[in-house]
Amino acid sequence: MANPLAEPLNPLVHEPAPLRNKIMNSLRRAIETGALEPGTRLVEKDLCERLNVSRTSLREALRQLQAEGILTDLNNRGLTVAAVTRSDAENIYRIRGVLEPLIVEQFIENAPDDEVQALKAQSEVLKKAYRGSNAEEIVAAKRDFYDRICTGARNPIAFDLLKKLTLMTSPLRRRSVVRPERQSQSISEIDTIVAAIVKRDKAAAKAAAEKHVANSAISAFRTADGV
Amino acid sequence: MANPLAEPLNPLVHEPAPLRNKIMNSLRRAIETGALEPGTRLVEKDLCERLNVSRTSLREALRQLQAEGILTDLNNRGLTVAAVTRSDAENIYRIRGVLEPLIVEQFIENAPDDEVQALKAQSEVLKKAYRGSNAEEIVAAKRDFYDRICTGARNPIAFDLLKKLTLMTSPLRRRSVVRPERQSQSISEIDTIVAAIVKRDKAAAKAAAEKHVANSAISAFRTADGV
DNA sequence: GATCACAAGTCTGTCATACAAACAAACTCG
DNA sequence: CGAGTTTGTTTGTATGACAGACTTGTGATC
Repeated sequence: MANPLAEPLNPLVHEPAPLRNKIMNSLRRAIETGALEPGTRLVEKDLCERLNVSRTSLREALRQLQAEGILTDLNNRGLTVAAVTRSDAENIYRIRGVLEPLIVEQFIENAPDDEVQALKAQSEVLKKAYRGSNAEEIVAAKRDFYDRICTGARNPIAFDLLKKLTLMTSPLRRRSVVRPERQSQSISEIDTIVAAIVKRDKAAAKAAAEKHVANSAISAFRTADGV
Repeated sequence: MANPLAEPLNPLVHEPAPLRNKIMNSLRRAIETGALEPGTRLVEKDLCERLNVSRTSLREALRQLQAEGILTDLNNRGLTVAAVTRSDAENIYRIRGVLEPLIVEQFIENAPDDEVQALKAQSEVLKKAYRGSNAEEIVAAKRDFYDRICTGARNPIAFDLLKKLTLMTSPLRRRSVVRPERQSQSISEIDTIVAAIVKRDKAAAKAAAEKHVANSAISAFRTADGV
């Protein structure tokens, strides 16, 4: 490196990204994408070999994921990918149903106009993704949209919680996004939220956000129930 | 618990309580009580000696506490007890302001009558504690009260989140509980919540819970601001 | 005397290894 | 066929080692 022209004026934090973080990201991703299905037992030696890391580092990463709730502890028999029960999922959607309106409210309180405009622009991107393209792009655009709202809300703690909660239900959600009738519904819901945000109408935005979560839940459960 | 005799026949799970869990509890307690103040650097070798454990186990416990957010990571310089900023604390209270009403709502939905009665009884204990006794007992009674509501709500995930959030602000709260004017206020707020729960009046209970959180926040910040 | 450079010490990040205890599966013997 | 025993696997814990990052103290230079 040491070439100042490569990265013009970045912070250059020299982030070494400890190995355990890479491990965590790798496992998280695997769970998110379904490569590791709920219930899968995580055997340390296997993972060490597959990831080519030492048991020490692996175990530290596992402890961290365990604390995040996406891995559960069989009594003395190691860890498995958390299998979210129906009741758990319902509870998670209940929580999101109050957290996301809060985030939206705080976005309206704290985000300057240019962020509002950027959000609106991103919502257009998301809409296009919903219409035209594959699941990958939808997920990416949706994540970006969420990120904007959450960072604009200036509540990193709630952001963090939401990320963990949505990750927990990723097995459910992975299936429900692709349902076409949900897509058009989702588009209009997001439009409603954004419109309310642009007007800085807290009550309307919160109501729309809550409804959006509720409908996501319905759709996810309908998919899960095999309808 | 309707039948006190049901207790003696517990599963007796023979919980070995891995060392790292004991370490976590010990550290959590130390943070909760203020023995470890925010900003304190946690040096692994020191802690190993003080707790008489190996670095391996200690580090796993630290990773878990880090994931819970009560320890923060200085870039390459180890961990410190998280110093909750003013803004963080405000955000935490905002989150609690939506989570606790949710819990109360779910308690009303899911708790059978005997749990409602038990909750009411515990609220009396709490009131007595507020009036008569030392801070220790108040905290214990309050924790018990909270536990009953949260378990009655059948939402262990929200329970977990709340525990972590309140732990994060424990430095603030440790001071504000003892303020006498807050005590009488708190008593009447809890009375209101319990009364609404007994009537199974969701709207009233949620409003009371939200107000309770808001007032706790005000009191905590007033204390923190040195008024 | 101030500053810069370098050296020593400290602490974390990572690894390899080892062994006890818990558990599961296979196996043996009645 | 069934009960107890053996064996292998996996986690829990400890120890020792070493590289790299950061801190601090020291000395050389101007």
